[in-house]
This record gives sequence, C-alpha cells and structure tokens, in this order.
Amino acid sequence: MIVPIGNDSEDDEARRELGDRLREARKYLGLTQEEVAGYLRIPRTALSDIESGQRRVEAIELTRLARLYRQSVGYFTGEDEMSATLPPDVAHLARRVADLSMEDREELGRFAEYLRARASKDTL
Amino acid sequence: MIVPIGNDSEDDEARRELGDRLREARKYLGLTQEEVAGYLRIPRTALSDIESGQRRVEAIELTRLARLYRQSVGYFTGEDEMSATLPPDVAHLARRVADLSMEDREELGRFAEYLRARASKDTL
DNA sequence: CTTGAATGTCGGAATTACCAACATTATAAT
DNA sequence: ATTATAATGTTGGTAATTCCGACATTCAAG
Repeated sequence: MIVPIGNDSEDDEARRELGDRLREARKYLGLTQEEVAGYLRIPRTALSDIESGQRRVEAIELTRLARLYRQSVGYFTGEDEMSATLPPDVAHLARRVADLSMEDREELGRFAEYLRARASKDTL
Repeated sequence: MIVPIGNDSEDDEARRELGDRLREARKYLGLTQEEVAGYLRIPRTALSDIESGQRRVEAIELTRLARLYRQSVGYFTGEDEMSATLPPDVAHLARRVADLSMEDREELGRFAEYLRARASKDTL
C-alpha cells in the first residue's frame, strides 16, 4: 500500500507558504486584493484569506493567478526544479523513445515500472 | 480595471480537462482510485468526482498528485512550456526513468533499442 | 455467465466559503 | 503628528460544497 502524505498541520503550512508567495507576487505587481479578486471573480475577503493561508485555493484559481502574476504554477506550489527538469542522460533516452509507436511506448513504460518496483519496494 | 477571467462554464470545462489528465495519469501508473485517495487522505468518491470534473481540486492536492504521478503540476493545469519539446507520455516515461539506477537505465535503453528494431522490421 | 474488483451515484450530515458590516492597518499629504 | 483615504483583516450568520455511507453500475478475468 502507498504510504499516505500530509497531515492537517502540514496542510496548514503548505497553505501558508502558497499564500505568502501569492501575496508577494501580487504586491510585486502593485495590484490590490480588490483588483485581483475582481479578476478572479471571488470576494476580496476570500483573497485575503487565501494569502494568509485560511482558505483553500482551487487548482484552476491558482492557474489563473499564475497567468496574471506571470509565473509558473510550479513556482507557487514550491515545485522543485529537479522534478520538472530532466537529467541529461534521461533526456537522451527520451529522444530515442520519441519515435516509438504508442504501443511500444506503453510496453516500455510497463517495463520501466517493473524495474522501478524491483528496485524500490514501497517507497512512495 | 483588470478584465475578469472565467465564467462558470469555462470553469466546468477546465475542471473536466484537469480531471481527464489526472485520470489518465493514474491509470497509466496502474493505480486504483482507492489507492490514490488513501494516499491523499480524501474519500475515494471524492477522487471519482475530481476525475469527472465534479469536485474542485485544491492546489495542494494537485501538488501531491503531481508528485505521485511524477508529472509537473503545470502539465495537469495545461501549462504549455516543456510540453512542446517532449510529448507528454514521453516526458512521463522519462520522469519515471529518472529515479532508476544506472544499470537499470542501461537495461531499459537496450529494451528500447530492441523495440525500435522490432518496429522498423515491419516497415522495411 | 458469474464473480469480485473498480468505479459511479445518491441523500443527508458535516465542513467550508461567501457575504455584509465593521475594525484595523498602511499610506500619503499637510 | 494628525488627518484622510485606501487597503486589508476579522466576525457571525447563511449559502454552498464536501464528506460519508450505502447501494448501483461497469469492468476484467475465469
């Protein structure tokens, strides 16, 4: 079984960090809560709560905020660059995979999954 | 004043697309809704609703799903950047390859070569 | 076809967001 | 420093959404 992630206090902290980044980005652009809230069509007080980590941010809301603030969504979620960037040798393999058929890609994918499972049993 | 974005039906559409991508990623890894929901600590029925676009996805939930599925959050939100360079399924495969050992990568590379050779035999 | 697993769907309970009004803080000008 | 105004924070009641459990349907293998 996959080991669960995130207790309540971890959620709170993640929301605070997200809210901090959103507030910083807004102020950097010199926008008010009212302007941004109007753009998103949500109450201004909701944005206030978001920026202080007291209200959940929907994925779609975050997507639109990222566009407005001209940043990647990954920046706000604290996605580390490594998880989005490919290691060089992996990129090389990916290039050769690119001209395989869909079926072969799937078969290769299953084989990769098998290797992964063989290497680490239960590390998610 | 900033011109608002997103009416209700656009929200629904965006949620459907997000749900589709999440479902596809889960099935690609061969995981069940129950496993993923347990990992996220949300009801299974909630994941069912998410994948059909009937429930909002919190930004934090999406972040963790992206980690579990080994994709960037931007991929699920439809952010187009690196996606243009590599087909999504290839990028997906590459990311899963990334945490294989050196030996396993070589083994996977040989298998890819084998698939390539097998495919070209049919077209020559 | 039958079985068991996986997924979908429903109503009512629990949680969360919204809203309006007011309170506090920040900023700028005099 | 004081005032005026904008910006932001807070609160309580209500509306909306999510959760939960039970059951229905679909899917895959035998």
